Amino acid sequence: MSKCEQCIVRQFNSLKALTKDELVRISSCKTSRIVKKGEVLFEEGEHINGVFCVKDGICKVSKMSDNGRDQIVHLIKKGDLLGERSLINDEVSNLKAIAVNDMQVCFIPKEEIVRDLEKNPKFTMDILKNMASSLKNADNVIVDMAQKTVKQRLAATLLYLDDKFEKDTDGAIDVSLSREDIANIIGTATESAIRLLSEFKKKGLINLKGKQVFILDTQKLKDISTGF
Amino acid sequence: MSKCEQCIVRQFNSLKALTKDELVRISSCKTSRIVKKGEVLFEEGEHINGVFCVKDGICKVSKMSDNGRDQIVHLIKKGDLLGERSLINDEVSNLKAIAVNDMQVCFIPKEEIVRDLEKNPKFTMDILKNMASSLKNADNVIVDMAQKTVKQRLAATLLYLDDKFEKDTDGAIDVSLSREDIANIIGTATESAIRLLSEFKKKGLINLKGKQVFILDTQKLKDISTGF
DNA sequence: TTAAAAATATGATATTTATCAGCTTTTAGC
DNA sequence: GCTAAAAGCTGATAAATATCATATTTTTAA
Repeated sequence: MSKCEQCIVRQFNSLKALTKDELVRISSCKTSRIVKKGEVLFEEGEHINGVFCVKDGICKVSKMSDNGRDQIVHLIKKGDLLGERSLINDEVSNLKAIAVNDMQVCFIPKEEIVRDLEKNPKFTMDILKNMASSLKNADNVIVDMAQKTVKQRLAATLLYLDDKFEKDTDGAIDVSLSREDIANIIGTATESAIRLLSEFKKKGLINLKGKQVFILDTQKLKDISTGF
Repeated sequence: MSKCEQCIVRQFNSLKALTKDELVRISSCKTSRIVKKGEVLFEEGEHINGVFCVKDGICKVSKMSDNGRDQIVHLIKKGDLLGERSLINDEVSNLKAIAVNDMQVCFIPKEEIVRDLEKNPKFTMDILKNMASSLKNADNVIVDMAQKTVKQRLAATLLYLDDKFEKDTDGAIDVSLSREDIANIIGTATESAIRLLSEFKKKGLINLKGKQVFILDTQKLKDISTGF
């Protein structure tokens, strides 16, 4: 099994704040796992009992709303940690995580993370900073959800995806979301998302080939998303 | 000036994790302030440079959306801290805070809080736990904003207010929000909020006397908010 | 390879919500 | 107490969005 202290991925998350010794210890008790596209990492209400470090792949993190529709609240990619919040609160997960494509993840048991939280203030502080940043971001999403139209939210989401993910060899955003996934990010009916995507395509703002999405006019999308 | 180590209010927030000595030190450098109804505690983009501890009163924390409407993302009351996030991120505030009624707040300069964060792991951990809890809550709000109708959100908001705030001597929720404020919490037009409030009143779910809101049928409101 | 299932697409319609206009009531300042 | 301004209210209408229906395309699995 690969060693955490040699893993590049940890540079992208709070594990970078751990010392060599701590990494060696974590490395020895972590487990690695392949998660196939569509497989569930964890369910709402499940005790996660640890933290996932994503070595490769993408997953969607969602919550079922009262009306029975899934709302995607995060997209997690290579280098991201997953599950810190439930761990810190000592609660079952509020959210469900499903792989969007094949993933490679490492799982670090709770006790190991807790030990580092207690012993390494730098690590704790880094987690805290990340959480503060996530919280700021969440506030912004709340404002967008509350105040923007579906069209504005779609434009904003396309820009977000364009910014967050790499391009594939064709130049499309390298995350293969279904139309339903996209609708579940912006919080609308699948048909509405499809309709607006077609409209954007017709206007030359994007191009669509199956699940591939190509951003053609960033500025115009920005204008739409800000209501200009 | 009153002393932090004798202040009951700190029991309700992370300051409870500080030692007596730390409290005495904080007490000696904090400033107290009366903030009148309608006054601004801080603006979007302002360097807060510290943390507010609310001794009394309520304030609304909002963000201006691109389309020019204010979205209220938090209501802060007696015992709450305000401004930790900007402090931890070392960023200007993302949000604006305005007093809903007359407030009494203490202001603790940034350096003092940072010193405690560095020296007192219990304090840091308590802040971290609070932040994790806020983040979970924010995710839930995102789902509600994205998936619930305005009517569902109004019902949920009324229940939230009923839960969070005390009752006044008449039995109304003890926070005096304008119709516009309520609309800015649920993210809708003021007229829509007014219309739905009237509808709820007509149906006997609530009663309204000026800004006073009386919850009459909690169960029915719960049913509405969950789409039952 | 092919049939069945799932995803995508589009039109028609219903529902929800925003906007605009005008009116009444309440509040704040003199 | 009076007056202007703000807040609250209601109706009419327009715009946004959801829902339902159905057709087409793509994917999956036997």
